[in-house]
Amino acid sequence: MQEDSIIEAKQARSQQTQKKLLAALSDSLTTQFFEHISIAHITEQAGVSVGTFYRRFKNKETLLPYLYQDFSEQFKDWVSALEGNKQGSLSDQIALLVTECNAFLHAHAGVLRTLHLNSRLYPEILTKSQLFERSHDYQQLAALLMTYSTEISHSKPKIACEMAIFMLISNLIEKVLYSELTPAIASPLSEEENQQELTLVLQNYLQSPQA
Amino acid sequence: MQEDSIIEAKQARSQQTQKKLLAALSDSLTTQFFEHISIAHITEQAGVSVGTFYRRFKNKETLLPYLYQDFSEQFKDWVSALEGNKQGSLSDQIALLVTECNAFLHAHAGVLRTLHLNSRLYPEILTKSQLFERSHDYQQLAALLMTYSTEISHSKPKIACEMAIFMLISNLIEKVLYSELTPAIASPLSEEENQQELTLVLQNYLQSPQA
Amino acid sequence: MQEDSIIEAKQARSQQTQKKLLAALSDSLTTQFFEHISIAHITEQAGVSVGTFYRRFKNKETLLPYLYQDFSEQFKDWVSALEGNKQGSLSDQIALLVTECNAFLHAHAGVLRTLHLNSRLYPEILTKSQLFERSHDYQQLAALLMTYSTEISHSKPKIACEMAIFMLISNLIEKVLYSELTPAIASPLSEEENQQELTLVLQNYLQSPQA
Amino acid sequence: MQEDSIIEAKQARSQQTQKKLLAALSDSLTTQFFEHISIAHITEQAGVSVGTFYRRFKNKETLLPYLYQDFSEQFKDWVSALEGNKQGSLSDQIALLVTECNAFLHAHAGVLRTLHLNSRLYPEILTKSQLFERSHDYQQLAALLMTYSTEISHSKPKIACEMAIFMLISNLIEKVLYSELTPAIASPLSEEENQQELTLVLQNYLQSPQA
DNA sequence: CATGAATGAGGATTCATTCAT
DNA sequence: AATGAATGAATCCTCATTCAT
Repeated sequence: MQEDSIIEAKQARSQQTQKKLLAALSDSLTTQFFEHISIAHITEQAGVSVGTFYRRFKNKETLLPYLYQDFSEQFKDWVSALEGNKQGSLSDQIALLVTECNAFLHAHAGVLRTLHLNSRLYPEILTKSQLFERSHDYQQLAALLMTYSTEISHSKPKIACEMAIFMLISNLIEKVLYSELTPAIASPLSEEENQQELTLVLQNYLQSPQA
Repeated sequence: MQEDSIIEAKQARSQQTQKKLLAALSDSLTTQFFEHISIAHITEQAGVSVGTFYRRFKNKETLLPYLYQDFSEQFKDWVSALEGNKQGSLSDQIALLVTECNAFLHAHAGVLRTLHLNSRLYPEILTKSQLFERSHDYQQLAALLMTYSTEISHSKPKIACEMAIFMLISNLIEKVLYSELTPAIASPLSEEENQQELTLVLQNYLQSPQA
Repeated sequence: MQEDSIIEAKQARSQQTQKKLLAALSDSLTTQFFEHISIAHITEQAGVSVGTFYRRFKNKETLLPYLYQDFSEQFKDWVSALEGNKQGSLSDQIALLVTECNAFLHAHAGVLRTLHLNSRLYPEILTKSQLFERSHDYQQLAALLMTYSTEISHSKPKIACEMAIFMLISNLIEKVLYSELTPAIASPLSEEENQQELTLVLQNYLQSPQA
Repeated sequence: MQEDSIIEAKQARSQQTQKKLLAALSDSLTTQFFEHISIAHITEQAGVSVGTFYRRFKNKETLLPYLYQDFSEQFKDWVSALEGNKQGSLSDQIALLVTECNAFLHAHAGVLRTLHLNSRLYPEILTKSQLFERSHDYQQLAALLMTYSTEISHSKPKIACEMAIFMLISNLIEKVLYSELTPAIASPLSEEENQQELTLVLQNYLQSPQA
C-alpha cells in the first residue's frame, strides 16, 4: 500500500515536470518560433535542469506530439463549452461560433502556429489517431450547426455544415495567425470586420435558397 | 569592347551561379525544413563554394525573396490570363475562378508549400514591396469580380469581393496542399466536390439578398 | 533470534544484489568497453535501481576488483591442480604447463579479455593486495619448475623460472585471446604448433648450457 | 598552373592541420589515456579550433587508424634502420634487437598503449591491409635473423625466427607498457635485466642443439 | 532501505561566417 | 573573384551522482 503511494507520488512528480516543460514551451511560443527556442531556454523557463528534459524527451521535436495533445484537450473543452451554450437561431449560432473561434485561436496563437506549421513540415508528428480525434471534434462542431437543420436550405445539410466548419477554421487561422501574409492580405478588413463578413459568408451559405 | 564582353561574361556567370543556388535551395526545400538546410548543403548542391555564396547573398534568408519573385511572376501571368477570359455572369466567373485557381495551385504545389510555410516561419523574408505586389495581384482578382458589380447584392461590394478572394485562396491552399491535415479534414469532400461547394459559398455570399 | 534471521535475510538479499550487479557488468563487458558502460545500463541489466548501486559501490570502477577476485580463485585452483600433478622431468613439466595453461586461458577467454584489457586501462581497479596475490600465484608456478632445479643450467635458477612463467603467460595470452592481432601475427603457427615451439623455447632457456 | 599551386597550397595546409592534430593526440597519450582525452584538449594542444577537428575527423575514434598509420611508418623506419646495422653474429644481432626494440617501445609507449588496447577492444579500427603490412614488417625482422641461418640449429629456421619475433614483442610490450601488471609481475627483473634474460631466451632457442 | 527523478558539469557537435591563399 | 580551410559561439546531449519520497 505504502509502496503504491510512493510510486504514485513519484509519477505525480514526474507528471508535474512534464507539465512544467510543456507549459514553458507554450509560453515561449507566444514570443518566439519553435525553431529558435533552445532546450536550455525551455528548461530554464520550466525551472528544471536540462538533464530532466532529456530524461523525459528525446529532443525538442518529441515535445510536439505532447503539445498537440495538450492543445487537443483544450480544443475539446472549448467545443464542449460551445455545446453548452446553444443559441436561438442558426444565424446567432454562426455568429457566436465565429466570435468564439476567433477568440480561441487568439488565446492559443503561439502553440497553434507551431503545430500548424510543423504538422505541415513533419506530418509524422501527428498520429493517425490524433487526426481522427481532431476530425471527430470538427464533426461535433458541424453537428452543433446541424441542430438547426430546419433552417438550413442546402440539399445536403451535413456536407454543408462540415464545409462551413472547414471554411471557418481556414479563414480564421490565416486572419488571426498570419494577418500580414498571403492570403490574408487579400482582404483589408480588421479582425472584427473579418468576423462579421465571415459570419455573413457562412450564414448565406447555409441559409440561402439554392438551385 | 573587350572589357564589356568580359563584364558581360562575368555577369552571365554570376547570373548562372545565382540560379544554381536558387535551384539548389528550391530542391532542398521539397524535402527539408528551411531551418535545417545548411549553407554548406546548398552550395554543395549548387556546385559552388561557400565563399561564393557569401559573395552573392548576405545569408540564407536572403535567398527566399528571389524564390518568391519567380513564383510571383507566374502568379501574375495566371491572373492576366484570367482577365482575358471573362465570363457571362458572376456565377460563371466564380465557378471559373475556383476551377482555375485549384488547377494553378496544383501545378505549383511544390514551391508553394515552401513559400507558404517559410513565409510564416520567417516573415522577414518577404519584402514589403513584394507583399504589396501580391496584394495588388489579389486586388486584380477582386476587380475581376467587381466587373459584375450589378449582380452583387452586398452593400460594400469591393470589400465583399476581396473577402471572397481571401476565402477562395485560403480554402484551396488547405484543400490542395494539405488535404490530410487540419483544417481540411473537417470536410470529407473530394477536391472536385470541394470546388463545387466553394463555388456555392462564394456565389451565395456575393449574390444573396442581405439584411 | 528473529532479528538475526532478518539480518541474515537482508545480508542474503544484499549478496544477491551484488552478484546481480557483477553479472550485469560481466555480461556487458563482453560486448562493450568498460568506459562506455553506464551505471544506468548496469543497474537496468541487474534489475535494481541506481540508488541501490550507490549504496553498495562507490562507483563503476569499484566493481572490477570483485570481478577479478572471482577469476583469481579459479586461477588458484588451477595452480593447485597442477601442483598435484608433478611430472618426471623438467622437460615434461614444461610441456604440461604449456598445454594446461593454454587450455585454462581458453576456458576463461571471456572474463580474461575483460580483466586483461581493463586492468591496463584502469590500473587503479586492482588493489595492491590483489596484485600481490597474483604475484604469489606466479611464484608458485615458478616454484613448481624450481623443484627440478637440478636440471636447470641457468646460473640463477629462480630468476629463470620466473622469467619462464612470464614468457609463458604473455605468449599464450596473445596467441589465445588475440591470435589475429599484433604481435601474434608475427608467427603463423597454429595454436598447437605454437604450444610446441613455446615448450621448446622454455626448455632451451632453462636447460641449455650457458656462458 | 596557378590554380594547381593554390590547390596544392590548400591541401598542404590541410595536411599540416591533420599532422598537428595527430601530433597533439600523440603527445597527450604520453600522459593520459585515450579515453580521457577530450577533443577540446586535442585541438587546444594542436593550436586549432574544434571546428577544424570536425572538418577532418568524424570523432575521436576516427583518429585511431591515422595514429596507427603514423606509428606503422615509424615502425617501418625503425626496421629499416635495424637492417642497415647488421651485426657479426646471431648472438649479437639478437642482443641488439632486444635493446633496440625495448628502446623503440619506450619511445612510443603512449601511442602504443592506445593502439594495443584499442585494437583489442575494437578490431575494426585496423584494416586487413594494415595488419597485412604489419605482418610483413615482422617478416622483415624475422628475415633479419634468418641472414644468420647457418648459426641456427632449429630444424625449421624460418618458423623459429618468426616465433622469436613474436616472443620478443609480446615480452617487451608487457614489460615496457605494463610492468606493474599481470603477467609482467611474474618476473621481478628490472627492465635491463629483463632484456638480458630475453636475449638469453632467444639465443638459446635459436642456437641450442635440438632433438 | 530502495527507488528513480533531478541535477549540472563536462564534453560533443554543428554551422554561419571570415579570410588567407 | 573563387575557394574552402579555419574559427568559435551556440547548442545539444550524456551520465555520474545526489536526495526527496
